[in-house]
Amino acid sequence: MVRAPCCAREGLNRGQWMPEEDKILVDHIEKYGHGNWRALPKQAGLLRCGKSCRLRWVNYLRPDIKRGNFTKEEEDTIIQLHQSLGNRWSVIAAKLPGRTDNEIKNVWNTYLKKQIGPFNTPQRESKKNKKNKSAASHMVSDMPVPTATEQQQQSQTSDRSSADIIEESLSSKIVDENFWLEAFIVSSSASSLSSSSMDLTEAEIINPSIGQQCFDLFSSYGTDDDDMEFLVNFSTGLVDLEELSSL
DNA sequence: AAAGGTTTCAACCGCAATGGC
DNA sequence: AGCCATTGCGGTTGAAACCTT
Repeated sequence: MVRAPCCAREGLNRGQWMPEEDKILVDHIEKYGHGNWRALPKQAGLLRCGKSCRLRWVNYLRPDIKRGNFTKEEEDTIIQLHQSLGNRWSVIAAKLPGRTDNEIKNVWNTYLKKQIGPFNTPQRESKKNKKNKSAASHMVSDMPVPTATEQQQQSQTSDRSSADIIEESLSSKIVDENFWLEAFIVSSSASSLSSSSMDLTEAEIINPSIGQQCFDLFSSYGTDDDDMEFLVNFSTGLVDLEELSSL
C-alpha cells in the first residue's frame, strides 16, 4: 500500500500563501523554532502540511534571504558551479548566501541555461526524463546555425576548449550520449576552421544526419581510453570523416 | 483594447536519504 | 536488520505577469 501524499489530507490549504498564514508561521518559528515540521502546522494553528510550511519558510520567509535580482558575480558563480556540480542546487545554494536552491534552479532554467548555450555539463537524469528522452538528433537539429562570425568567435574560444572540454569530461568520467554528441559538435566546428585535414563544410557541421551518424559511430565505438585519444585526434583534425566512416 | 502567446517563479510532487526505534 | 516516519532534494506544474500582435 502506497502512503498518501502528506497534503492529501482533507481540509488543508494549498496553493498561494496568504499574508496571515505567513505571519502565523513566522511568529511560531521565531517563538519555538521548527524542530518538527510535521507537527508544526498543528502547533501553530495552520491549515497546511508540514512540507508546505518548510518550503515556505526555506524559500521565502527565512530572514536571511536576499531579495532582488542576481548580480553578475552570482550568475557567474552559478554557471561555474553548475559546470562542476550539475543540477545539485542545494550544494550550489550553499555557496551563495541568501539564495535558495529553488531560486537558483529557476534562474538557471529561465535564462542562465540559454546564456551559456548547448555545451553545458550533462545533467543528472531523472527517471521520468529517461522515459521521455528524445533522440540525440533533436539536439543537433535544435542547434542554432552559427554565422561565420559566430563560428570564428567560437573557434577562438573553442580552440582552447575542444580538446580541453573533451579531456575534462573524460577525467570526470562523464561519458554519455550527450557528451559524445557535444564533443562531435565542438570538435567539428573547431577543426573545420583550424585544420585543413578536416574537410567539412559549414553545412555539414550542422547537418543533423551527419551529427547522428557520427554519434552512432562513436556510441558503437565504445568509451575506453583509446577512444578518448581517437576523439581528441578527431577534434584536432588528425582524423577525418572518411576514416571515421570506415570504422 | 483585447486576445493569444510566452515567461517567470512559487508551490507541489515523488523519490531517496536519514534517523529512530 | 528491518521497518517506518520524517526531511531534503530536484523535477515539474500552473497561475500570474508580461509581451506581442
